[in-house]
Amino acid sequence: MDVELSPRSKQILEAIIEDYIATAEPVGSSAVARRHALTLSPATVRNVMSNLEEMGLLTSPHTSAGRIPTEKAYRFYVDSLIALRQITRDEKKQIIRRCRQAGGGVSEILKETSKTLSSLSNYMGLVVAPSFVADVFRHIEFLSLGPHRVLAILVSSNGTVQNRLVETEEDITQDDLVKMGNYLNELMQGLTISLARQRILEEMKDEKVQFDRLMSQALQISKQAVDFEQDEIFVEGQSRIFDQPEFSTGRRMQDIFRAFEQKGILLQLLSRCMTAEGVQIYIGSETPVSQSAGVSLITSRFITSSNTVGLIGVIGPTRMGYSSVIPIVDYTAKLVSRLLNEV
Amino acid sequence: MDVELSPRSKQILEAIIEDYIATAEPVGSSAVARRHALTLSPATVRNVMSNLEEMGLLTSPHTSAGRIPTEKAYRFYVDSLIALRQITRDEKKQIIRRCRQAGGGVSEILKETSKTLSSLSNYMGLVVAPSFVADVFRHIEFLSLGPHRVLAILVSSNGTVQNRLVETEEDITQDDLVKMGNYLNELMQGLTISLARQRILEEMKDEKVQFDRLMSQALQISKQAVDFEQDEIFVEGQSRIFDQPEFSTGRRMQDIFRAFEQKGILLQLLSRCMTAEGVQIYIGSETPVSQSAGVSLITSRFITSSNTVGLIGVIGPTRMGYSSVIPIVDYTAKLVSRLLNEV
DNA sequence: TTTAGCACTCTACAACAAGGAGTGCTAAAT
DNA sequence: ATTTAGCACTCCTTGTTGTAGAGTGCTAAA
Repeated sequence: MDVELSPRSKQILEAIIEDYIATAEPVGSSAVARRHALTLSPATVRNVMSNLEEMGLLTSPHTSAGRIPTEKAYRFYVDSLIALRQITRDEKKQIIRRCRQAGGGVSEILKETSKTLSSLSNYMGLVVAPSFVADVFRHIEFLSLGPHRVLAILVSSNGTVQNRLVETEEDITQDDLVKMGNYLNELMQGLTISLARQRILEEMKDEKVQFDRLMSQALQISKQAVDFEQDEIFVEGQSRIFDQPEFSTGRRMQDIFRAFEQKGILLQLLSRCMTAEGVQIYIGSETPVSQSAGVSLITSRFITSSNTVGLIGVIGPTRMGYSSVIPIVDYTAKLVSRLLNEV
Repeated sequence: MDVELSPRSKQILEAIIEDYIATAEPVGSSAVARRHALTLSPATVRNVMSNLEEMGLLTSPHTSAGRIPTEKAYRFYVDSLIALRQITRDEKKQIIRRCRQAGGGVSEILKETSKTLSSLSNYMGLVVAPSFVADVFRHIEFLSLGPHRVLAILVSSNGTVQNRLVETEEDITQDDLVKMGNYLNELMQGLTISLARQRILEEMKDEKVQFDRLMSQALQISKQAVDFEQDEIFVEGQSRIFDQPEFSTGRRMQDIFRAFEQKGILLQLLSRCMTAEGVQIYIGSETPVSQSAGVSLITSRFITSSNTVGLIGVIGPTRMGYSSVIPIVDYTAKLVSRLLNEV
C-alpha cells in the first residue's frame, strides 16, 4: 500500500466509506460535507474526492452519481483508518453463553459458534472444524451390531468422535472384537491419526500378523475406520444475505451458494488461513470463496488442545461493518480456543 | 375433491399443467391446441379453459395472458391425471451407488441421500433423520480426556453414535470409568434411549446407589449423555432454487431459507408426515414448510432396523416435475429403508 | 356443439420528456 | 495557493405516451 494521503483526505475517505457501509448508496460531496460537520464546502470535498478517484480509491457508477469505495479503499481503511469498536459486555456475554450451553461434543460447540457469529454480526457465520487427522489417537473400540456389521468408534484426544459402520465377511464375536480393540489401542497409542493410519498399513505387511486371522481382520477393519475425510463445516445464517441490498439480484447470491456447496473451496480456505495468527481480512477479490460475488471475509483461527487448527469467520458484502465484526471474530476465536483447551 | 370433468377437459387441463411445468409461462388456448395435436380449435379450448377457471382450477395473471394452474389443479393432477414416469435403470444405479459409497455411519448415508435426491430431481433434497430417542440402547462407554473431562459415547443398535463431553467435579480414573460403564450397560440393556433415560432417573432416587459415590457419579454423567436433542436434518442443493424463475425475486427465496434455518418447522413436518406410509405430496399452502412461498414437497418415510422413522423428500416450486420426482422419492425411500436394515 | 371473426384488454417495450442529483470546470474570494 | 460560488453538463430516474402482440370473450355462423 503505497498510499500517501493528507489527514484531510483520510478523514474524507473514512467518511465516505462509513457512509457507504451504512447506506449502500453512492455518497456525494455535499453529503460528506454535511454529515461530518467538516468546515468545508462541497466543492472542496469534490476536489479531494477527485484525487481519491485518481488514486483508485473511489469510483462512481456513472457521471452523476456519488462515489463508492473500491476494494483498495476498504483495504486501506482496514489497514490504516479503522477505529475498531470495542466489543460490548453484552456481546461477550452472549458469545460465552451460547458457546457454552451448546454442551455436547466439539461439533455442537462449533455449530453454535457459527450461529452466534451470524446473529451478532448480521452476516453469515462460518466455522471450519480442525482436521481430525492431525489429532492424537486416543481410543478405538468395536461393537457388534449384527451378524456381519461392526461399528468402529474412533476417539481423538480432543474428544472428537468418528464412527464407521463396517461390513465384515465373517462373523466376529464381541469377545474377539474386544481383543482386537486392545491390540489396536496398544498399537496406535500416542500417535496422530494420520500416523496411526501409516502404522496400520505397515503392520499389515508384517508376516506374523498376516497369519493371525484375528489381528489381520482387526487391521482391515480399523483401516476403514481411519480412512475417511472428515471435514466439518458450519455455515449458518445464510438467509441474512437477503438483507443486503447488493445481493438482491439472484445472480450474485447464486455464486455464493454454489461456492458453499463445494466443500473443497472452503477447505482450501482453511489451509490458506490457518498459517497466520490473529484476525485475517479478505476483501472482495482477495476472498478465496467466490471472487466474483463481492464478498469480504473476516476470519481468525482457533487452536485445539492437540494443537490442530480450525477457522472461524464471518462472510458479508465488501461493504461490511468491519469495525464491529473484527472485534467479534477476534474475541470469539480466542474464546473457542479457550473452551476447547479448557481443563 | 368434488371435481367432475369430461375426458376432454381432463386432457386439456393436463396439457396446460404439463406445459406450465415445462415453461413456467402462462399457457394460452392456441398453444394447447397446437402442442397437443388436439383436433380442436383454440376457440373451443378457450371455452373449456373458461370452465376450468370457474371451477377454480386455473387462473390468469391478467386479462390477456394465458392461464396457469392453481394449487387445486396440481392436487387434482397428482391425484387423478398424472402419468408417472418410470424411474430409469440409470437413476436407480446412481441412487444405489451414491448411497452405498457414502460408507460411514447413518448420518453420512443420509446426507449423501439428500444430495442424491437433489441432483436427480434438480430441486432441493431433504432428509430428516429418525429420532435417536426411540432407538434401542446398545452400549455406553466413558473415556477420560483429561483431569476433569470425560467423554461419554452412546451407541444405539442402529449404529447411531452420540457423544458428549462432560465436565466432572472430581477426577475419575479410567479404571473407575470402565466400572461405571459396566454398571450402566447392565442397567440399560435392551431399553430404548428414552426408557433408559427414565431408568437413570429412577436409579438416582435409589438409596443404595446414593451412597455409592462411583455409581451416583456414573448416573450423573450418563444422565447428561442421554439428555440431548439430536435432530439431524440434511437440506442439500439449496442453490438449485435459483434455477427456478419464479424464485428469482429475493422475497420468496428468503422465506424458504428462513424456514430451513428454523429446525422446529422441519421436525414438526417429520411428525406430521411419518404417520402415513408411502409417498406424501404437499402442494403450495399444504406444505408445512413456508406456506407462503409457493413450494411443493414430496416426501416418503423410511424405517430403520429399530423401527424408528425418518423422512426423505424433495422440495421444489409448486410447478415441479411431479411425474419424475415422485418415483425417485419413492424408490429412494425404499432403498434407504433397505440399506439401514441390511444385515 | 364447434368454430371463425372481431372487438377488447392488458402487458411489454420503446421512445421521449422533465426533474434531480452530482459532477467538473472556471473564475472569483479569501 | 486554497477555498468556494456559480453554472453548464451528464446521466439516472420517473412518468408519459404510443404501439405491437398476445390472448381473451362474445357473437353469429357452420
